[in-house]
Amino acid sequence: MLFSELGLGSEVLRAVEEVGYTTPTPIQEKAIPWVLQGRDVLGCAQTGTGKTASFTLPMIEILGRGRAKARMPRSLILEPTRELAAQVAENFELYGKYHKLNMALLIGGESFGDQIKKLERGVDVLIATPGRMMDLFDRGNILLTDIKVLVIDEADRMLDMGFIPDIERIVSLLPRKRQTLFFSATMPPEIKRLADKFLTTPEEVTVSAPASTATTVAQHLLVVNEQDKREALRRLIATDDVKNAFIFCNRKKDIAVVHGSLVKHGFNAGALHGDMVQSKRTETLEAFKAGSIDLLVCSDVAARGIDISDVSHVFNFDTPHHSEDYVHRIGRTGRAGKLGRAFTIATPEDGKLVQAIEKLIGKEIARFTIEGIETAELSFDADPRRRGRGAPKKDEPRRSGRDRGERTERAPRVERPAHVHVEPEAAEAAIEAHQHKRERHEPRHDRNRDRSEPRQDTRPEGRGEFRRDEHRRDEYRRDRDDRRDRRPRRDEDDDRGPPVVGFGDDVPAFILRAARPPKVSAVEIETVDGVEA
DNA sequence: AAAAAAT
Repeated sequence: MLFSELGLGSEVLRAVEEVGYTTPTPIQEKAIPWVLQGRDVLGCAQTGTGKTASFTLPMIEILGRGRAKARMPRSLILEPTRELAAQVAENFELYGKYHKLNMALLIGGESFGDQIKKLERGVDVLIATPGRMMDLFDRGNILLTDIKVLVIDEADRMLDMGFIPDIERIVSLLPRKRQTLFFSATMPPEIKRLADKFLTTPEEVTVSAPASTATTVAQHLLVVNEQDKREALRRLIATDDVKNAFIFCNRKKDIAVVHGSLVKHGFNAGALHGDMVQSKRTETLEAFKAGSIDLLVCSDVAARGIDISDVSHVFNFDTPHHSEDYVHRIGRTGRAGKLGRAFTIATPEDGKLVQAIEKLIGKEIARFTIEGIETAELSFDADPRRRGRGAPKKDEPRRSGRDRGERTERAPRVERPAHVHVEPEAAEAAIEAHQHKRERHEPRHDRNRDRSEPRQDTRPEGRGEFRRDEHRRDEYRRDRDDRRDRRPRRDEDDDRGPPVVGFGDDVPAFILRAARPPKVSAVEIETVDGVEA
């Protein structure tokens, strides 16, 4: 099957061809003809299946005929996150190259002025997150009476995020006579009910998960104690052949800590979460895409749908609380037929979470160990939250630390699969190669230094005053993050770290990331290359 | 338990 057989016009086909595609993905093949016929479509598909193009291509075709009037958009696409909305907008730009379609991206965190200006000029395609869309509607900047096509994307995630009331309200404002395309990765009853409500005699299009992750992503699990997590992460990044990676944390405050720690240790890392100013979010994601940042420490804002084709690794610094999130997170690697690798770092109290994940993916995640870092055992207490920093339940005596320890010991033991030992020399070579690669990121003037001499780091380890500075920096960070957490609403997160004295406002970037990754002796990894494909 | 989204 070729794109040219789907009924798309020559301009769209030319744009698709120029991007380099000739054959549609299954969902594109099934959905595009229905959309072109004006039918409603209920699509059960995840991101990574080519879902976006399955609606953008035929929409460009449909909207190509006709013109938009001021403030009366002709189509509306709703997305759960700003990044996804921006990604869909990019898709329209890419494939709508030979059409004169006006498009507006309505997302929060950006100025109203530009968005309103665009609406005034008349837009064919409106791509929005629900909050900003409703805001603009309530201000009278949008008339929804001319909407011909509605797309609800990632409906199950909209449900998770509590957007459904907004969506219902928005849909109630649209004309009854319209074409609706509804996409969801899963179809829980609540979603099914919505689909029935919004769609008229839809064509159902279902595609299986994108190569069901297991085929292209090798998965590993490391169980360590809380205090060893950061070192474990650094060792992993330095030892495995990491080109670039998403590093997922469960909490925003931990993102700051992990990001700060990586930067301090000389890694080229950026941070992304929903409380950062939008400009920073966009900038960081672009830098990661472009390769000027290797490591992206992020929250689940980036777990779903973010499509960067060439990511070598995903690290779960924290085990995700929802097992579906695990699948989405690791799905950021191993895309477009490439191989990827996912490492999850768990602590003993994550036992239940690991169990839930393994149940969902239908297999055990291969355990591995890192030499020199103590491997812990998963615990399967009834309520792991009570054991950690969580408060004890009402009407229950506070447990002492010793009590908690005993409970851990009584937990069932897990069988660990056999390990394959990686020879220290091999590990050394891998680290050497990794550090070599990093050197390409060095600023120009630094490249010509004499390599026969050991490098004089800008902030050498072990020099008292620098040590103190680093401690102060950590303290500063923790303090700053605490202050932020107490604020009712964060509006800025520039992650600049503490001021570096002596450079005024212009601290050279290399000062902030001059240190090299640590030397690692050896790492034991479970069948790294032979992991089941 | 937390993250996402409007200010």
